[in-house]
Amino acid sequence: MKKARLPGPERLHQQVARTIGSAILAGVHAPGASLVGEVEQSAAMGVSRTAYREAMKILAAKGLIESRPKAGTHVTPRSRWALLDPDVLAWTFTGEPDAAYVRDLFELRGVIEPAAAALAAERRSEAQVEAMRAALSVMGTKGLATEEGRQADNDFHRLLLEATGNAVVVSLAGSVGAAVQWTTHFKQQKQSKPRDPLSEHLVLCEAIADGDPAAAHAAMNELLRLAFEDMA
Amino acid sequence: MKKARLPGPERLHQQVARTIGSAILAGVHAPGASLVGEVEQSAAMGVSRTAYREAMKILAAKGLIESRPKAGTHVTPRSRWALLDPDVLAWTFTGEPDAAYVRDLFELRGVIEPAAAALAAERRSEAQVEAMRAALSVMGTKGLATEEGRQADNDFHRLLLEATGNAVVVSLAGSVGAAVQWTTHFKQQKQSKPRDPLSEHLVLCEAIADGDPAAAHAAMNELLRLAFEDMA
DNA sequence: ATCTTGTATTTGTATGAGTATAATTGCATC
DNA sequence: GATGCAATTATACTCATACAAATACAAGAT
Repeated sequence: MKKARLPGPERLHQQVARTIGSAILAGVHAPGASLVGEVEQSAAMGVSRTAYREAMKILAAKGLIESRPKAGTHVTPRSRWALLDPDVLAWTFTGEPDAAYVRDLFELRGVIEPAAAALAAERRSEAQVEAMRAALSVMGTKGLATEEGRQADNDFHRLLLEATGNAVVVSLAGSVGAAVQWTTHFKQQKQSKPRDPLSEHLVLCEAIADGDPAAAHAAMNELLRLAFEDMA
Repeated sequence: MKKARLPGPERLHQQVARTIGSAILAGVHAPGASLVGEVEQSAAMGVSRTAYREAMKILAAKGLIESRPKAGTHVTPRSRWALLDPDVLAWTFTGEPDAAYVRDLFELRGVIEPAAAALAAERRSEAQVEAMRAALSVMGTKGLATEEGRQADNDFHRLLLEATGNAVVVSLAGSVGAAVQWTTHFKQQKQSKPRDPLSEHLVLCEAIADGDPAAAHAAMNELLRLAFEDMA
């Protein structure tokens, strides 16, 4: 078996970016707040200016901060933050995720994914339909309790997105899906009734196989509604 | 009046990031391609290793590349790229934008913005309705030929998004809108018939004022359809 | 064959010096 | 008194160099 190839330990500049990024997202540093003074800030964290500055570049690239000579470094208004960036999402969920934010996320998912299902119904190839059916088959036999089953679930959704033929939708829905998984991961501890979501998936898959956009749209809506019910 | 506060000249690490980022998006460096050798690469561009590394951190933050000791720096598969990041968008449109990409972008816009209009119809406050009407009033009197008129147009769309009360949608639709403006900016040179889009805007605005989500959805769809027709 | 161990290569971190930018201040002018 | 202009100065930016850490790869042992 091939080695797992997991990325090694977090680099120092990544640690710094995560620490400060999390603080910003948690509201410790509100928009407009000042992080002036590279030397002091880096010294306070016990890291070199190099590592600190590289962390700042990461945060700036994600729109969280802005730096200018003489003016210093400041937290940007929330509207500029890349809220769907994978790292930003992870940092958001290191603290208590804002309830309003989670609601917004599910709302967006409710817009994107049904539309994606409709697109997939229009454009999917036969090979893609077969691959999706195969994934559901695995999901059915193994169940969601096993790692293999969950992998098959992921595969199904990834295949569906790829079938849209829209690279932007793939990128976006991927982020949203990851975000939703973060949220469910939190709530999953309290959850004790593993209702089997296979039937909704089958309905959705067949709607896409039939090339019926409206049915696919409705089926995905239903799937999301049931998933949301399971959480609440 | 407050000073314009335009960001000064591009910093060196930003220049490097833009150069290499554009090259990646243009396909010069395909996914999997190797940018191994910080010292050689930075020397080849005539910049210090510091500036080069900070540029790499920016590109990595946007998902374009990945670095590991000994393995080197490589371009990541396209599915990981933050295609809706403002900088990535700008870099995309420095070269000839891929036709398929533009199509995907408009498709996504056609999904997001009508949904946003529907949400706005449900949640807008009276003050927001007034502000939107005021913007359309300015847009009507000044026309889209003037800077003031275009600013009012932007204000209207921004107000609409804010009225959704969904921070994620605001962030996302903002990116998509910016992207679409990039594309139109290109084609605007050939365009000689400045059809006045005011009437569609008024219909949309009143649907939102009435609190009618379905009507708002339809009105936005119509607005986008007409805008698209103007381009083609 | 499989595992361990070493080694070389590449990125990561640290430090100190010097440069460039722009907010601020003070001054002159209207 | 307000406005425009020049000097000041705080801050981030760039550079050069040295060293540390990680890890892919190969050689050797089991």
